[in-house]
Parts: sequence; structure tokens; C-alpha cells
Amino acid sequence: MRISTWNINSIRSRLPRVLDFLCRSNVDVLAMQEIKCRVSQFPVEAFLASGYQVFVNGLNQWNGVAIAVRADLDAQVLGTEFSGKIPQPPFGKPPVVEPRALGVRVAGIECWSLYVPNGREIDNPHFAYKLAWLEALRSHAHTLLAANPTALGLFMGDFNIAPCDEDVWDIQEFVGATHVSVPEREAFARLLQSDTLAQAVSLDETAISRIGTDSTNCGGLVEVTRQFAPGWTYWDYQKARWRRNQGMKIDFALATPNLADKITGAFIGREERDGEKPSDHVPVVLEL
DNA sequence: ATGCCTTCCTTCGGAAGA
Repeated sequence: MRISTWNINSIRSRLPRVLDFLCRSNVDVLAMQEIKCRVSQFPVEAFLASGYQVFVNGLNQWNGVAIAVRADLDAQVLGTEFSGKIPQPPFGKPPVVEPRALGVRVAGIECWSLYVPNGREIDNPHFAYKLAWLEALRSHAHTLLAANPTALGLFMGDFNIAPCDEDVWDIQEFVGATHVSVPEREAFARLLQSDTLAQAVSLDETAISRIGTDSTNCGGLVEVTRQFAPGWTYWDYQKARWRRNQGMKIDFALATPNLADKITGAFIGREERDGEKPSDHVPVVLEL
């Protein structure tokens, strides 16, 4: 079975590329982020014609997530809300929960497509929102595993965090920036099983032991792409980042331990950053 | 050279992305 995650940066701009990728790569489940459209604007018929059922969470031109599942697979929507309450952004009237999460149960696996808030700048209210959003995700994962330690759960998407210094082309360029800060890396680490932290994030021993001892309240997940698929998943459109190969590794798949044991490989579809109208992210594909 | 790009909208300028 093949499961993929991809921040496509607008389904209406990327439809031919996404359908081509689905068929060519023999993908069974695709978690998409940044569809940038309302549910009514999503090209459902085109997916059906290509042999995929598709589930959509989209409100307007911002954010939005979807999951395509091969038509012959059994799939049920879980929802757009975590058991850990998803926070509202620090703006907007009336207040609304942004479409950044969608869960579908596929073949016994609880699959989530996630678009973690960007954070903007460290001192921006959006940054606190990002941390609160990640805490809601941690709470959900913790609750899932507390209820059933053998649960099969997969939390895929654009995490907007570079967990390790090597996950950006030059860490010196990111001094004082979001995506690499200690609070973000700690929030990412708290999603994980405590004994997988040391190799999963660039944090000092004090921070790792502090988070690691908090095992009664950790997410309990395992990041399952890095060991099979090293390298970056995003290159900014600006400043010729792709041509100069200056990228970031910010797209991941976090699995519950029982599902992590079933992962046999992963790869990054780098070729999707080339050619006509690419997204700035490329797909990450898991093999089970 | 801020190596200035891509997407969206009650659209031709601004917001957001990371």
C-alpha cells in the first residue's frame, strides 16, 4: 500500500500535476494540504474519473486540506476536529476554526491530512496559535493511544517546522526565524514517543530530558519518513531556491508505534518541483 | 539585486506563504 502527503499549493492550479502523480506513482491514499478553495470549488469529478474518491475540508482561498482514496478502498470520514480542541486563529470575525485538518479512516488506519499554521514571526500572535494548534494535535494523539495502545494512526502533512538544524540549507540564515525555534521544536518533540526524541530534533540535552521524562503526557508517535527519505521537501519560489537547491525539510508523517512497524520504505518525489507550474512542496510517499 | 515568486480575491493592489 502507498500513502502520500503533499502540500499542493492550490488544487485548481495543480490539478493536472496531482492526477498525473497519483496514477504514475500508484498512490492509494493522498493527503493534500493548501487546496486553497471551498469544498464546492474542489474538482471532485476529476478525481472520480481518475479512480479516486476524495474528501475535502475547505472554507475559502486560504489553507484547506483533502484526502484522495482509491475508489475500491473502504473509507470513512473521521472529521475535521481533534479530540484535543483545535484553537481558533488570533484574528477573524466571526471567529472560525481554519480548515487545517481532515481525518479519514482507510483500511483500518486513521489517516490525517494536516496543515500546521505557519507562525509568521516569533513575536506574532500567529506563533502562539501555531504552538496551541500543535498542542491540540499532541492531545489527540495521546488520547488515541491511551484508549488503544495498538491503534493504527497516521498524521501526515506540512508541519511548518524544521526539527533538525540540517533540515534547512543554512541554519545561520534562520537565526531568530520561525520553523527552527526551540518552542516549535519542543512542540514537535512532544508529539513523539519519548525514546525517539534525541535523533528526531536538534535540541539540547536539558530540553530533551525535560520533554522525554514527560511520557505520561507525550504524543507517543514516531516520525517514519526521515530514515528512508532524507533530504528536503520544500524550496521557496523566491530567490531561485530550487535552482540553488536551498530547501527545507518540513513535511512529515508521524505514525502510532504499531503502524510505524508496518512502514517498509519512503521516498520524496523531488521531480515534482521541476517542470510546468510546480508546487513549492514535493510529495512524500510511504510504503506499507 | 530582498538573487522580488505564486496564489487568491466580490481582483489590477494586497495579503499570505515559510
